[in-house]
Amino acid sequence: MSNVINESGILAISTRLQRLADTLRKDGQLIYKAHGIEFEPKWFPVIYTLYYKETMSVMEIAAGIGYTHPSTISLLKELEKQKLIRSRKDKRDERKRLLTLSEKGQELVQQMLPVWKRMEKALTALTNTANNLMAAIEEVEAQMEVKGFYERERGIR
Amino acid sequence: MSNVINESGILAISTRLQRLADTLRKDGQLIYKAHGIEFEPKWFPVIYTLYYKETMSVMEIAAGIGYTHPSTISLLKELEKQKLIRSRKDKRDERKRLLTLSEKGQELVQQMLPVWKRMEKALTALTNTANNLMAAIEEVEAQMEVKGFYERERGIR
DNA sequence: TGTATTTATGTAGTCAGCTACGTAGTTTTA
DNA sequence: TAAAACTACGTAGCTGACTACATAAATACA
Repeated sequence: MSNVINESGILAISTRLQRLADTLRKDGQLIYKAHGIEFEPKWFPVIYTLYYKETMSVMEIAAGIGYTHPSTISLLKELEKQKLIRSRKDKRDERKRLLTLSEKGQELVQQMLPVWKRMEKALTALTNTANNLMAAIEEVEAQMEVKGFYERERGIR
Repeated sequence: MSNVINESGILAISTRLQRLADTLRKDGQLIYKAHGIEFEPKWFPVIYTLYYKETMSVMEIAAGIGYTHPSTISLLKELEKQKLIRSRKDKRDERKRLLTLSEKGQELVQQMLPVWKRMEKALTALTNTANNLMAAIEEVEAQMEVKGFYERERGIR
């Protein structure tokens, strides 16, 4: 498809990563729609986290999903408008707001579990090539923890 | 770092791809700055393409870098404001606008070539793990050409 | 040759993340 | 125990991509 960029190799890697992420997210959207489920791919991290942890504060969720807290707050707002989650003040620390899945949220998760299984299978089939994408991501993240892109460039000869 | 999301595995892959892309792009920004070069990572695809192809129309560039034409146009606007590229009407087809690197653009590329080499080395070191990230991306893109995420999910049992 | 279609470009508005900054509780410490 | 520092949350506005729609030139065809 695209020519010069693919040939330019690794320098355009962030462009290619983003393109891939976009394509997968959009397909995810279509899949939920095809199953008649009103759900946005971007809600997944929060919903999934609350399903496993039950009750968490805003900052805990943000840390758990690896987003900044403002991004998390805007997701939480949407989810509350959809009545998928509920929030209340923490009695012991009035700064904190505690989030839980609502009844409707719980039901939605039950409805989605089999769909997630199917998506998992499809994604696994798609990405389980000679060089496994998930493994590659994890390896690169580990490498970056050791020494990031910036530091590595600085350190060249 | 983040816990539930990394454990949720492949379902959060688009989130993780995007995060990785973001981190690399931001480090790229810092690297240019550290070299005292006024250059944005997002300009790379256009500049690199024009460096190798000399003269191209808007649509040709868009296709070449794999972006939509509106995205490409807004990049071209920025680059023209920076006086890194020049544009003129195609005499033989008045719909087309032909883009080329300006003197300043040419000079900038010359200045950046050694930096790009260093970045390439750093990125290669970062990503050349057991499962090579660039190779994985290419393999997944190839798999998607055969059958996308959506079609695969639809086709399960 | 005029009309319909296609192609190239442009504009407006959306989206999913971000940073910067501000406020209000909580904890620490002099 | 009051001031300082820290933590949790919130708002505003940016960014870099997108889709949808509009317009004008070129081409095809009746």
